[in-house]
Amino acid sequence: MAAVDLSTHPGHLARRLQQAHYLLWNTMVSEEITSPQFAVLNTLVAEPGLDQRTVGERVGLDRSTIAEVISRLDRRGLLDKVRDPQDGRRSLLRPTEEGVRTHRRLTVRTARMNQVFLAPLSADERTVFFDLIQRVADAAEGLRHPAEPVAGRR
Amino acid sequence: MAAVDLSTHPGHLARRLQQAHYLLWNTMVSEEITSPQFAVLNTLVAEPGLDQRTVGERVGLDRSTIAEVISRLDRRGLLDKVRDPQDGRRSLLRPTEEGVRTHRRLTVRTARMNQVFLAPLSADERTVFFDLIQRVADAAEGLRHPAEPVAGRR
DNA sequence: GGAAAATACTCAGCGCACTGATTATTTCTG
DNA sequence: CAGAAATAATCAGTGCGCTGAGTATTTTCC
Repeated sequence: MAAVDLSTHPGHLARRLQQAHYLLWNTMVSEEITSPQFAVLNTLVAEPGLDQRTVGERVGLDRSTIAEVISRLDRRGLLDKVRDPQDGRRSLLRPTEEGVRTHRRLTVRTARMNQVFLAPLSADERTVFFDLIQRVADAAEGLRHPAEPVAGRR
Repeated sequence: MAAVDLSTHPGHLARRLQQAHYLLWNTMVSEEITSPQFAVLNTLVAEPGLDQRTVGERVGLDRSTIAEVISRLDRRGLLDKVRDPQDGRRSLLRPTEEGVRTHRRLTVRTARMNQVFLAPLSADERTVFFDLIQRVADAAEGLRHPAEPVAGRR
């Protein structure tokens, strides 16, 4: 008694959605490279030479998590990590040859997987699906980063 | 070059959504009890005496994860765990007094948090949001559990 | 130019999530 | 009834994700 219906709880649905995706990724894309690892690789293919913090910002991972993901990609030889000679605090990252190849290979599989994952939705529904999730996620992330310190704000 | 747009990747969006929710939960609901822990507690309030495996099935957690979540709730004294005298393999679970009180308290806060989380969406959009996510998640989970062994199937 | 503040990264610690292997118990079947 | 199969839980191992504390380096400002 007094229990709630979890199917109206967005957090619970988000978790289930993410788990379902995780499993599908594992069977259809790769057992080695994870989805967050692919996201990092993807960012570095687009913008080689980014520093670690910026990559984390791009893919939505905090400083600690991005460090671990990168160290795994580094260990597998998929990216190069060098100290910025201009600024000794930064690590500059770029994909290796193999990193680029891996990214290309997984891009194809990922597209296939997305088709299967989104199969239950019509084309119109997919658009709405992306839009709604993105708006909710953006708004919640906005609550976290209280708004960039704009001139004349305190 | 050749990089994809992650904002059209449902897995990436799902992860971001879940992370955003995690942060909001932490600030608005509880720093002690997590969302999965609340889900377990919620299930046990509704159906006290369930075994561990069934609870996991209800909330969508695999055998290993549910074991850890339950051991934490047990350690905090929020549930009782006893061996089923009828079937020595099973652990039967029920919330303690404090578990019920905690659940009641968090139910209120969770409702408030959901309001904030879903604030960017209109009432109609929320309905669609739930429906779309649920359909995608259900379908993907269905791929995993290849369909219950119905009579006359192989 | 040197102390203080800011920035990038690392480290320890906790919790969720999965797989594969192992153990204990029950059920099924010859 | 005994051996085999199924079931519930546990354990070891890997990876994502966060916070708080600590280190190194650069920038800011008196």
